[in-house]
Amino acid sequence: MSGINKVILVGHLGKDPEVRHLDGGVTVASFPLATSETYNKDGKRVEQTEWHNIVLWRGLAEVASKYLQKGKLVYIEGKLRTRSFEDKEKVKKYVTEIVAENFTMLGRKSDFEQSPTATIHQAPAERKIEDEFTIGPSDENGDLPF
Amino acid sequence: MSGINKVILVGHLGKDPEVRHLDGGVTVASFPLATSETYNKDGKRVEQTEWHNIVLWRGLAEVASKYLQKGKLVYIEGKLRTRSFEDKEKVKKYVTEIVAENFTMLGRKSDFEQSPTATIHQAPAERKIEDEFTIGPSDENGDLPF
Amino acid sequence: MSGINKVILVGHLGKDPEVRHLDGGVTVASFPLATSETYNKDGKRVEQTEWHNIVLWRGLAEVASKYLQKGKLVYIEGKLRTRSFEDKEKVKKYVTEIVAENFTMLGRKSDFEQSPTATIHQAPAERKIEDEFTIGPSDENGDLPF
Amino acid sequence: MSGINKVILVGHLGKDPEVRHLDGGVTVASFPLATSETYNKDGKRVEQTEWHNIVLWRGLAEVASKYLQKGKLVYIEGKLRTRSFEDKEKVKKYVTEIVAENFTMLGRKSDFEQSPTATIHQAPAERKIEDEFTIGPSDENGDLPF
DNA sequence: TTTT
DNA sequence: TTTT
Repeated sequence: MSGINKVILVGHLGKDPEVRHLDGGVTVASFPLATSETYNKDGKRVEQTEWHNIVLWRGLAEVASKYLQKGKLVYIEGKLRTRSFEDKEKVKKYVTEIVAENFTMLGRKSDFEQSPTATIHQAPAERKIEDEFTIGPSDENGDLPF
Repeated sequence: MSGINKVILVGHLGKDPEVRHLDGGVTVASFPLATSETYNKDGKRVEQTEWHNIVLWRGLAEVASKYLQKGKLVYIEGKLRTRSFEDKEKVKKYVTEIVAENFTMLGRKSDFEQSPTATIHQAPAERKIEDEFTIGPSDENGDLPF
Repeated sequence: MSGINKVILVGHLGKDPEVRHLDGGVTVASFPLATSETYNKDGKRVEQTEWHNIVLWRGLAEVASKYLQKGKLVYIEGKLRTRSFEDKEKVKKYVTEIVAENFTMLGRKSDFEQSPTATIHQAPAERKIEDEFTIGPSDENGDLPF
Repeated sequence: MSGINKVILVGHLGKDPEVRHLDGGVTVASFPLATSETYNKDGKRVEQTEWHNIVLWRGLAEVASKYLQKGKLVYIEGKLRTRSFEDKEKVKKYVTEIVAENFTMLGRKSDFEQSPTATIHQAPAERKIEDEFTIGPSDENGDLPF
């Protein structure tokens, strides 16, 4: 039976999206997203920031690379995926990413003046499971995509 | 400004919850949760399973250890948290976990015969950010909690 | 700027889906869904059930009518939509519905023996806003679809 | 068995929160929230706005009345509840509301300068089901709270 | 009108 | 390591 694997984030991009074109012409974009939480500790206001690795595929990657930039506030919906790779020293490592399924730009209108205002969805024909595509450090130079 | 960091999962426990009592009497429970996705690839039905590291604190940990077992179907709501630790060889590693905020047991009644049927929430006074508590491999014996 | 309008439900169908074919060949299905919450009141276990009006369009309606029946446990994701209509006495009324965007069958396998096990999504080309289609009492016979 | 009844909204307040104090000193706040969706229809950009009736109880109502105003952008999490009431003519009517469980203010920092930046949760002891409290038109003057 |  |  099927399960549910859903992530909902609202946060700011830590960097501009990094776009890559895989063999076969598939586009992948990725960027770090920060979600901050503020709480009181001994009467003081403390902020804790969590960083998330966001990955977008194909059309969604192209829209993201066009409209999202470092610092923008964005709503992202996607699913968790943990994948393994070998680093430069051939050590097996794991990274957990959020594979985006759709996103919506939030924040001041001026931030997105030439941009679409709708929620951007993963295009339909593109909704396959992406695991055949091995992106990441092991393919290229051992650096994390984030 | 605050962000949103929310995870929603429906899946089966891969193992019984593992319960630990930290110094100071704080209870932590953890277990792996599988969410399966089925899709068609070249006309064949393929199943892909994603494994998630679930962590529960205090009262929620105690309820989980009492009512959840390997194989059970459960709805879990929580937030993502990536933490670092050093493995036995002093190599810095990262693990992404879902810190549960509430859960609901799903599935056949017989699966939960002596159990409560309500959604179990993290008790209020317990809703602090848990980062002061360094659980995990480096503290104790080098094993991942998962 | 765009907003977010998302509903996540896990519950049981109160009736079999009711299927209608609109002019133009568009299929619409609808059914009531019950979500139950259990809580303690003065030491007694009390159950409170909320009923939701679920609406599905086109391909999603067809899949639902094929695989969902009264009593089944289902995960539904969709959006809220409130629409007005006139009842038999020409009184303007409002009804709030959940327009489903995808669903996943949960529960025992035997419940879904000949059914697909994947999450069912609204097909892509079908992802338009449905407000041109005025279904409901005023069109036909004054009965609520629920 | 318990179900799930969850709503996630990001939108703008249509009015300032309206605060009421029930007998017994319980505070209730309510306001309309707009979520907009933009889509293409025959090559033209069309915006469709959905209005939601938000209700907040006790401490959450008090925080909302203090920090939220007409026009602000807010993330709201809650559950659906449909209740009936009699209007001035003693006609039974239904209204579906979102009972907020927590909210987070989004948007420009200047919008919330003297405000907390954390997600505001329904305080724990307050997490009861609210159906003993009959708020709404029938109690007072026949007007919808929205 | 569901389910436990 | 789950489940169907």
